[in-house]
Amino acid sequence: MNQSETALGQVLTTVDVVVLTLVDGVLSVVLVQRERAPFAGVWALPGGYIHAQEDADAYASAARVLRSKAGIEDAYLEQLATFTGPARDPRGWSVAISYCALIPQQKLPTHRPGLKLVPVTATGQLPFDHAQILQAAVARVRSKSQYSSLPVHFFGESFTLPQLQQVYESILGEPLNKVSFRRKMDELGMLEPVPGEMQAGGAHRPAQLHRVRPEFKQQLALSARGL
Amino acid sequence: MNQSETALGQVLTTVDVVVLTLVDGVLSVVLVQRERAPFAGVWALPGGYIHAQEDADAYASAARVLRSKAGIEDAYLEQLATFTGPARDPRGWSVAISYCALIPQQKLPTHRPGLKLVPVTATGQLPFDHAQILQAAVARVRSKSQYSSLPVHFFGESFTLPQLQQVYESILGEPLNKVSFRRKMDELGMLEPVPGEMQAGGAHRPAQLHRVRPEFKQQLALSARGL
DNA sequence: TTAATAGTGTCTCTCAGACACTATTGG
DNA sequence: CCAATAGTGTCTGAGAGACACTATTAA
Repeated sequence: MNQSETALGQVLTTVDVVVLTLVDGVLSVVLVQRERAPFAGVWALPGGYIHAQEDADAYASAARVLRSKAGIEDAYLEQLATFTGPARDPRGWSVAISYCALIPQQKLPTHRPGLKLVPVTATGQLPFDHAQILQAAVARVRSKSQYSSLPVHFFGESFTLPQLQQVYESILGEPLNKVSFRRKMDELGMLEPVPGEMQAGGAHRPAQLHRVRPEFKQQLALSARGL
Repeated sequence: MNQSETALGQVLTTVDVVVLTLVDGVLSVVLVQRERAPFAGVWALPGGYIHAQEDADAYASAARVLRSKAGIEDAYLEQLATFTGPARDPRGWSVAISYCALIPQQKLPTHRPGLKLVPVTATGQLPFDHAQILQAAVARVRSKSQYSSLPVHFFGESFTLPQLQQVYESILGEPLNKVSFRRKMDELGMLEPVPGEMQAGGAHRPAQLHRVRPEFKQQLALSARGL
């Protein structure tokens, strides 16, 4: 091993985060306005350099980027994929470790300048290869929604089963059978009713509030192939 | 943007490849003996620095590492996950983009010094976080084998359905129903019979050889969540 | 009482697995 | 013919979806 050999491994190393949430049942992504070159002023996925001095790993980098560039705390975060090459960033050969974040809309900062929420199908042009990263994130969420309770992360502490079903239908883009849906959720065994109830709309029977069982809260992050 | 900001993104950037194959029905991994520090002489996953000057992307880096460190060409390669942090490599904060390769045993170089094939359950101690990377690769192959034809990459050009079923059973660790298995393979529509046949064992009816339909050969790499 | 949605019991149809049968080879 | 494995037709039980019914609220 020598200096020049060591230098071979030195490329730009960044994280990019696809923050997804539901706005009136529409899957939407958080974009931030870039403060610096390249693409200063352009709307893009929140991203930034890895800070080797302060980050425990790339997951921590992603969490820090979310906090500092978008004011988002406590999102569910999962590694997505890593995008690389000489062309994706004009500064040179780069590595972008991408993360996917799911968060309820209420947890997003309201009216933060330089932050906006747009439907994933209406982002317009995105810089770098962010369109590709976004596409991968949406595909991943759709895919995992078919066999896991991933979408519960779009909610806060509690939610009703009809609400949850609407979210699944919105993500998968097809209506679901009520009986089958509830049977599946029951089999997964991840949810439990909370004593309180829900009224909201009003002129009908209120729905039972549910929450994720504590023992499953972290397991969700580890399950399947998200790392 | 300034120089010190740029330097923040500069960490060690490597690729590690988990090469899996089947040896008499046992899922096994390729280890190579490290030539340099750290861990010189120790058996480890083939890995190396990204060479920004020559690699088109990290996938190309992985293919080059496979060729130069293990003499392996033409393996099926799929990005696995990226492992990061200050502790995994004694040289400092590092990023390891890991890839999973599936290859038939016949395509491996025979008797190459500094290369060995061991069952994934009997690797002994591995340097860096290679044990964790291996574990992720095995979990991924098991998981994808449940709903895709991924295991066809353990074969060369053609194979029989009984052979393929044995491989699935070996990977999943459970016997499969013959009728259901063949029905599933038929539904996936990825295989086609080749005019030739197979006799081998001999004293029984020969099995029809099959191959992957050309139009699915590359699609396999793109399907699902492998990037 | 009515309208509206929550939640459940049950029937049916589909599909995966079990079983048994036929097919084809070597000896 | 026999042994051994390849390959297929069919039955059955479990599970998903369709439907209809009950439950509970506001107006």
